[in-house]
Amino acid sequence: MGKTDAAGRQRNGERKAPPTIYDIARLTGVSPSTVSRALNKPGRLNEQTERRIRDAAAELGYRINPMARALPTGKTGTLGLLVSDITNPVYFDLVRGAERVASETGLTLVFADSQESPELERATAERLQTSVDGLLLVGSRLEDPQIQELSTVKPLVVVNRLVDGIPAVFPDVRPGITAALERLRGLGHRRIAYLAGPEASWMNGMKWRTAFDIAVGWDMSIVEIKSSAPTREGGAEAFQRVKAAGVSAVLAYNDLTALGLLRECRDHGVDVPGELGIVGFDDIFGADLPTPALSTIKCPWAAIGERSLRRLLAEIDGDAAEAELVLPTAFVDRESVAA
Amino acid sequence: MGKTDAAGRQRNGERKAPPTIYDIARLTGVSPSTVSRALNKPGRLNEQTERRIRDAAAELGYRINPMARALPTGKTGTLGLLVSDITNPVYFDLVRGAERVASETGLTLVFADSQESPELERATAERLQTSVDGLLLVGSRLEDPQIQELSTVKPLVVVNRLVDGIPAVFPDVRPGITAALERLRGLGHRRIAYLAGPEASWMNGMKWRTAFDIAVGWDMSIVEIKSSAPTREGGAEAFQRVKAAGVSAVLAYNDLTALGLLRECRDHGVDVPGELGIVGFDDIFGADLPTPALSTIKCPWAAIGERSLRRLLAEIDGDAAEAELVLPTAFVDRESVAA
DNA sequence: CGTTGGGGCTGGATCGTTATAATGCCAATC
DNA sequence: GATTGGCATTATAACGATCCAGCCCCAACG
Repeated sequence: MGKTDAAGRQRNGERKAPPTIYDIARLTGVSPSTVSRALNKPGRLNEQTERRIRDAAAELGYRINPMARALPTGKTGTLGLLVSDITNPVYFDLVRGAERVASETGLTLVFADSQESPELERATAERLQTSVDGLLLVGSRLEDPQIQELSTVKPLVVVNRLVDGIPAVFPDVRPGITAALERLRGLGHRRIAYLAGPEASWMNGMKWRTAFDIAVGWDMSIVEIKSSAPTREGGAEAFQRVKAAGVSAVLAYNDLTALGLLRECRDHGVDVPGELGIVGFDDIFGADLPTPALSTIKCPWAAIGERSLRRLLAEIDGDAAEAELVLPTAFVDRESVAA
Repeated sequence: MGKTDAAGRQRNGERKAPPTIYDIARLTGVSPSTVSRALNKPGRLNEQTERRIRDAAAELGYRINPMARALPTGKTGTLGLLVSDITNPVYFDLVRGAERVASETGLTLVFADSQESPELERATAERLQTSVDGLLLVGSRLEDPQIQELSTVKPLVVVNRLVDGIPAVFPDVRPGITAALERLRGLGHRRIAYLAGPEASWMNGMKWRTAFDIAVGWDMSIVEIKSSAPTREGGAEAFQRVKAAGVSAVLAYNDLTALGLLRECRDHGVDVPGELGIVGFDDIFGADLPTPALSTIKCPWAAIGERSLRRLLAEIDGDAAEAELVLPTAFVDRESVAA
């Protein structure tokens, strides 16, 4: 016999079938129903019998079959998390926060990525809904009615967005933007730009309106500059337009675009923060890496991930809960704005 | 009627039950079995009937219930991906690659995180196995026998690791390390250090042995320096030990530690690359951000993600395939090593 | 005109679990 | 000693799909 065979590996098809409640029933001499009761209605059974059943279950290494359970109950024990782009570092902390709550409550999380495409997002959401107890839609690019339609089939919570009648969790951008603009103003900036994100993004609109609102209130002028994508490439590509705008500082839709712009400035000999101040959004991994380190508006992503998952849980259980949950942002002053 | 109610949102409990094959059967006047056949054995049915059934299914907006299908078939249509730490940017591309293949083949991917804990990893793997057709174990911290044991219950492939009898996918670190050391040697470095990763990591051992092997062959001295964690903090924390080692260059276990060390050097006025050359591993998002930008050994993570998923698929289908798949690495020369 | 064959469809049985109604049993009550 | 109550347990019917062994009908054949 070869070494590989001796390793104890099972060849295809020889995998052992996992034990079922019938096996436990046979072993302990009770009926399958009793086993089911013993295992998930503790205390509603004779203590000894329950003990015996639990021991047998442990001995056989019994694991409940979630599929089989899902059929009669309709509960799958899994939640779906749909983001627009999995490779966006913003989602790290959000995912981690959601993951923590999920594993804490014994739920499984399924992730999916819509690649910034509304069609794909819809298709994926519908596909996921059949095998999930509820859905977390992060930064959805769908239209409001589509989201409302989705929510008629399974509970759903939107993150970074507000849709009529749907529970929502998102950051309150005002405190962060206020602090950032205050700082910029104190430094003497009077003409600034907002480097925009995707048109379909609700948060993009929110950030723009808030910044506009505050800037105007403080006698600063602010212009909107479009970008092709909310990525480093998108930021780099907007460089010429930023230069042409004749502003002394830029507030970017997110850190990715800010980082792209920052790099482009460096490559073209534009001094940051001397000639141009840059502030990003999110405080993603790596924002502190460049020289100058990126000043940015920090969103509590981990908390948002946790809270939105809990909110979804409440929605699934039909518990009363707030319609909207908004968590504050804060300005993190590093080196990309300065005197 | 209030605006919110008019929005069409269903209140709890009023969610519409999704249509089943029975509904389709009733609508078309055939039996449920026929519907089942029509929908997933195309061509084995009268063409008109099939057409009629498909139309009805479309009209009702029928989606197959994966749970119900999983019971008789034993196939869940989902795959599990278990990583040691979801927040590690290395996994971005890997996840993305795997995700692409999964959605391409209509499979769902479930992610989980073992937080660098072997116990948690085992528990999570066992939990996942009950609801998944196969498992991808990335950078597992388990012992070989444990992994072999897991593979007796469901198909499994390991990534970044080699276990007797288990299909594996991992990068071939030799070309990358060779190129990096060649560069270092050309620059005059003779005493270098390897800044180690977790002891339980197979890749860590692999990298160290390979670097040692090559260095010794080229008359360079190389020492191993431990680190507390494969993170930026771990790298920063090793700074003093690196200084004390009296080496002129460091090869780090991964970019995270390299980045941590690099930042610490900057903060302590140690000139990189002048006084100390640094090369990382992985080429993660952000490696090019600092000044000096990090030179690193690039691993084809996206390809590894794709290939390992395909390999798992082959394993599930019982198709013949290579036991090991190794993909080459390459040195990416940026600014953290130079004359 | 009866038999055969095959295509097209249907009738259960099944997967592993839960929910609900039913049963058996024993002690307490009249 | 028959009735009642209550508890522990069990039998049975779902849940939504798949699978396999038929069944029916019609055409072709002897």
